[in-house]
Amino acid sequence: MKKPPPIQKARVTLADVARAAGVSLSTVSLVLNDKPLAKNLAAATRQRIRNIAEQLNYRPNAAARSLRSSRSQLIGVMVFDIADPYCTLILQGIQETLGDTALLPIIMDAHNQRQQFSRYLGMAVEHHVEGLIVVANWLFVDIEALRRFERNGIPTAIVGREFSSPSISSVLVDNEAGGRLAFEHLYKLGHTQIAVVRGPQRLQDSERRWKGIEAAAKTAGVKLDKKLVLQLPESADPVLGYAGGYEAAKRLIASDRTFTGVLAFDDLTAFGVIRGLHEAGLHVPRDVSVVGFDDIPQAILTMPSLTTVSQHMREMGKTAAAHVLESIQSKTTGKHLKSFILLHPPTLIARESTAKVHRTQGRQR
Amino acid sequence: MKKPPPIQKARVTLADVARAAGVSLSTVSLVLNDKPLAKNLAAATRQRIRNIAEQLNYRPNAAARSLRSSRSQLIGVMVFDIADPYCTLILQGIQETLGDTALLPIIMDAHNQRQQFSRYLGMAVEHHVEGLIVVANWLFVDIEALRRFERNGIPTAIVGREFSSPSISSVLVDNEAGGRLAFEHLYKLGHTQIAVVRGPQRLQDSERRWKGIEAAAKTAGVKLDKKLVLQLPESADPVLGYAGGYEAAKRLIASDRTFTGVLAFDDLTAFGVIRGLHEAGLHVPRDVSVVGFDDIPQAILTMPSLTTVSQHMREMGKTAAAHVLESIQSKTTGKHLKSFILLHPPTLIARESTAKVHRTQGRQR
DNA sequence: TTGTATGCGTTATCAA
DNA sequence: TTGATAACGCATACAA
Repeated sequence: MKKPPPIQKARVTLADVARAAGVSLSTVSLVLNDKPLAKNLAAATRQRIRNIAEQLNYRPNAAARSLRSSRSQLIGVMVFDIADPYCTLILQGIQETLGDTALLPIIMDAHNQRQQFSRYLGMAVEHHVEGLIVVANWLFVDIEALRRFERNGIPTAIVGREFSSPSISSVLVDNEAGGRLAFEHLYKLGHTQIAVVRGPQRLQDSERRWKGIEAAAKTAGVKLDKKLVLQLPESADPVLGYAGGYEAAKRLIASDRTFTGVLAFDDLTAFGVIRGLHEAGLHVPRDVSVVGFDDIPQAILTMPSLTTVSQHMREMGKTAAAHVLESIQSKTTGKHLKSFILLHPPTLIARESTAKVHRTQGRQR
Repeated sequence: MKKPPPIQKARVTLADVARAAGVSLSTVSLVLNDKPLAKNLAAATRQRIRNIAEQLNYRPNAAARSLRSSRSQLIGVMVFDIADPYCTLILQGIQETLGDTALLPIIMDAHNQRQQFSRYLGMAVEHHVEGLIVVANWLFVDIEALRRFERNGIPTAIVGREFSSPSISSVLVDNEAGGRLAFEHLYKLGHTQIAVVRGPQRLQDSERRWKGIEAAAKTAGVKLDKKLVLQLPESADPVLGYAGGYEAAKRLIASDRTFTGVLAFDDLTAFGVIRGLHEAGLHVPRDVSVVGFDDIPQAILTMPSLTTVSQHMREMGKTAAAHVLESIQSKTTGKHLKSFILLHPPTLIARESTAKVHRTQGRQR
């Protein structure tokens, strides 16, 4: 008794192409991979093989290729929250660089949970990703798990956080410069009574930005009123910055101090601050100027549009991806790339939420 | 002359574990995969094998597994634009469902380009994804490419677009119901002079929402003024809805018609409309009420916060993922799932951008 | 210039 | 109850 024929025609393989072309398996492999050895073949044969492969709709099996050549053509991209615009801009930068490579980026959303981070990292290992990019400003980075990667010699870059390691590179904004830019912008507009809403303590970013603000204030000879320096609550959720900013504004208003400008930790915080001020009858920027940080896409969509310090996320993504790409390629050529920490220079983007201070402002309230 | 020892210890394999445990390769495989046959082994042996695997930090090689078992543990997720909040919410829903599976979602950003779409789809085929989810409301879906998937029998679901096929399921919002909800909301607030900013013609969504609005207007006995019905320009970029809404507001104001409410195609359009009105000295919602569509996260962050029709994107993502998941599992059990088109019921979320019409409103301008 | 043979790490079948 | 062994599809060293 014979077996029935297969209902569904199985996937076409190299062997199928070879048979159809009347050549051997290895010849087809040579041609389709553009190996130097293929040069020796008659041009006509090469073309014929290509045509047949096309006609049969042949697709190499990535698993087989990966197994044999130990090149998975996969590159892991871990983000702390896929819904965060900060992340998605970096992602776009990464994809732009990886766009015309044969590398397929595997985007994994850790959702700010350590457990998910480790779980996905494990999966990335199983799939033998050739490189890893971690977008991690809010994320609790699982150092131990990353060390495993390091041991495996998988090129890795981190965006948004400094991570000192001989083999892992970091790309992040120069937070201190950003803090300075933000302060100087307000100062140039005549503001001296400036409130600051700092970020959560555990974020490296927070301390650095504050350092920049302090330094710039000192240079300008402005004394920052401690009562006007608040801090967002600790939280693993970036979106809570909005609520935090709102609360901060309420507290600032409740204090007996006068202020004409606010430096917010990030854009979301700034939006919260603006709403809080607005509800108290204070108009932005007429009564109070507000500066954000990041330049997320909606900074341009709100009313007023937001003056902010741009991190150029897309560029940072491109840089990180390019580095990982190079490292992967350098594995073939043999030379070793050194890891680095790159501080990306920020830019101040002046929009509608800041304005010149006027004489009556800040006197009474 | 002996070869030097390998600098880097190679990846630990099943064979390594077997050797260390003093059992055969297949025994280890049985145990680690929890196969029924493993039940026959002494519990102690099983535990010992597990411990050793753990100790050696053994990770199965996904490529080898995929090659042998033709199960890649990969599921492709194609989105039209990773930076679009509409997408990211759906993604979160998908991940929520896939979260505790062994399936690794491969997120691919087509960036609204047909070419990228096809390219990524090809890569997905090469990597033998077990299922595919396409998030596609703006995207030009490459029908032909999807047909290939269909032929390969890979379970597929589309979110945000209707796609009739015997084997591909669709999950999308009930646009017509949404249009009705939006109109009825304004009508209940006393508005009868209502402007409509329709979406690009080529989007299915646009026509359906308009149908819903028309139907609801008819039921209410309201005649919609054709001069107050505008349309966004054709475009492949959702973010341009903002500019489009802004222009639309200008044109509405330039017309000689009076209106007290605007139904915008989506939230971004609504934001643009609000800005346009604002610049013309019209206050939202005091002078004009504006309704959006989608309920993207920033709808709650703006001033005024946006009244909108919620699509419940997260839920739709969960539904689509669950369906693909079931289809994949049903391949093992043998039974075949029927494809379906699911219209998700929308909800109206009333916020600050709409208010009751008052007597003096809409009379003069 | 083209073909043959081997092995990558698994899973699964069969034999013991 | 456990152990050999044969594929899976591809790349490549080597043979012809």
